[in-house]
Amino acid sequence: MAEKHLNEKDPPGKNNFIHLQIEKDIAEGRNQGRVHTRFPPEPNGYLHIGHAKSICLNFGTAEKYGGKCNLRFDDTNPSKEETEYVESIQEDVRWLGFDWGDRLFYASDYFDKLFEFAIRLIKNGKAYVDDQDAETISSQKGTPTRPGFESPHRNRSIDENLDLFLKMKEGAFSEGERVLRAKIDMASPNMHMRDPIIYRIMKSPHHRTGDKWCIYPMYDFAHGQCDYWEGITHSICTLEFEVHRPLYDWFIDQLQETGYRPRQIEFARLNLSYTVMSKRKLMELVKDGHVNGWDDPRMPTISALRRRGYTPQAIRNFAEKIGVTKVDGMIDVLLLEHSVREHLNKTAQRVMGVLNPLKVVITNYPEGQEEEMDAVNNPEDENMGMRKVPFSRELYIERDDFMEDPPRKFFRLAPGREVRLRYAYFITCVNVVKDENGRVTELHCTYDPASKGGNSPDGRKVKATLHWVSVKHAVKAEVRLYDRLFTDEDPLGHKDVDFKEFMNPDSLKVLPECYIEPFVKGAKPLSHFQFERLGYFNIDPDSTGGKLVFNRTVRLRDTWAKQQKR
RNA sequence: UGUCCUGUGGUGUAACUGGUAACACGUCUGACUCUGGAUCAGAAGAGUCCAGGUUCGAGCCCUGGCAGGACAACCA
Repeated sequence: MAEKHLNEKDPPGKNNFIHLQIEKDIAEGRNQGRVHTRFPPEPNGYLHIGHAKSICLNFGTAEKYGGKCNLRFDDTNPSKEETEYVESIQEDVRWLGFDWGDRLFYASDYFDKLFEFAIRLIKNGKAYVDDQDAETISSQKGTPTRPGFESPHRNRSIDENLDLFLKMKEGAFSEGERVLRAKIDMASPNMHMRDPIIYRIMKSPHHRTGDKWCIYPMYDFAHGQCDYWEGITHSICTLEFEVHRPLYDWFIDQLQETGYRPRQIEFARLNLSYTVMSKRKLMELVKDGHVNGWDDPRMPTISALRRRGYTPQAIRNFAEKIGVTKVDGMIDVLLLEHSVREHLNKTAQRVMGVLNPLKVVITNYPEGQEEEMDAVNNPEDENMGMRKVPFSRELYIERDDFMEDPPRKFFRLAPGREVRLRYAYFITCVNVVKDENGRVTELHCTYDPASKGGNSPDGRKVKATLHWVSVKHAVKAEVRLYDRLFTDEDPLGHKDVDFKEFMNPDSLKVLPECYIEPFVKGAKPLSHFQFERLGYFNIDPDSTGGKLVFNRTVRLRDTWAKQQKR
């Protein structure tokens, strides 16, 4: 029964279609059964959650089959690429928990080889220099439904081509004056096979090769060749490169000398509801100041998710859950949020914090008295132990936890009602103090000394347990609440409306005066906490010695809020 | 008037050489609880884009449609 599966560790259905293909390749002894993948970002922006899917797929696949995965920067366009991005990308991949060992490469490492290969193509009559400008070339290319026609320079002699190409390299021409094209088929039904441009003149300095080159290979002329030279067996990329595959294979045909041959496999990129996932659009949000940088916690970039309080584990679990297919769908952000909650629930230190403080005075609690209450650090993990929480006569509770005139299903504090203060005492609201506008400013309550720790010896039950912070001991903090950046599920899905029209004006709410229990003092930036009953929060790097800043990663599930909505 | 790809509950994924649709998220009940969290138990929700065909039997195979997406950057 189980031997029907190549990999018995996995139940049927656990494998995605790429793994199925790989297992077939291994079974057939293709490439000596090796599995070698690569993650090939262009260093022209920050990585986002969609890249995380690809990173997990590429590195995860290599891990699964005992193979390797290279990190390779696809830096063939010096006008867009920068070292800043090279660094952030490495940081993000490492943070996600993957390791490329000593296999860090750049397409620019291969510029010499690529140039030699181009020369070889020219000598074989498979490439030629075209003198026409971009517009002319494009007009000759035809359309997807109509064939193109040949350039007048298509059949010049090999010697002339060699001479011109060398001159291109030496800088004899200006940008756009000449290009090198592969000589394939101007009538091909596949646009990419209609004599694609493989080298163009660009006089911008390259972030790694400086001004050594003034001609640069195009993506199609670099990618597959780099794969080949690195011994990549499975070149996994997104669906839009599907139509490029015949060209990928054409170049490999020119290169292949042994039985070894890389294979390109395409999968659907990640689309997340209520977010945009294009580097260009994200760049626009950053450049136009709609967000505060690439790592603004509302962004879908990996650096933003990190700052927001997501964990690598949560992101990897998410990538596992969404699977890998060729169906171009849209994943609900709720699944991403579920993934963090799931992980943080198991790992986050619990703490009490009050976001919208309402002062409570325990009128029968001795003035000046203080106690330390025992609190559990994480009910999901006993090993995390206990802590002490200071209690005193004056406390803050959440303003939302009190209603003067509560509806039927509201179990929290109300005049005359008794509730529990978590890990502390039962209290009963006896008096509501208001200002001249009728706004509640303070609550007077009494406590039951016998209920210390949170239970009454007479077995009396209360419906609600509230979180609280002692006024005297509280740490004041700024808390930043985030909501989705867009109000529309598919901001890019409207033809005549710019996606920025759907930006959520309430995506960031800053609460300058929140009170957290003293336990958080001295915690390091990015530390994760659960503020009980509220959600998961982490310390923002904006925090200074004197001022703590928290980000809300995600709320807790809240069935009360859900009921209210109905 | 092209080429290529894709169509399974609301969403995502699964169903091995055809064997009678499974899992997760979400939704809704209920139990439990010192977090209206977590946990546990349960429910609703698709008959697999459509139409034919092959077969004892089709989500899987065949034929023909339909729908959606990608491709016309000297971007990747």
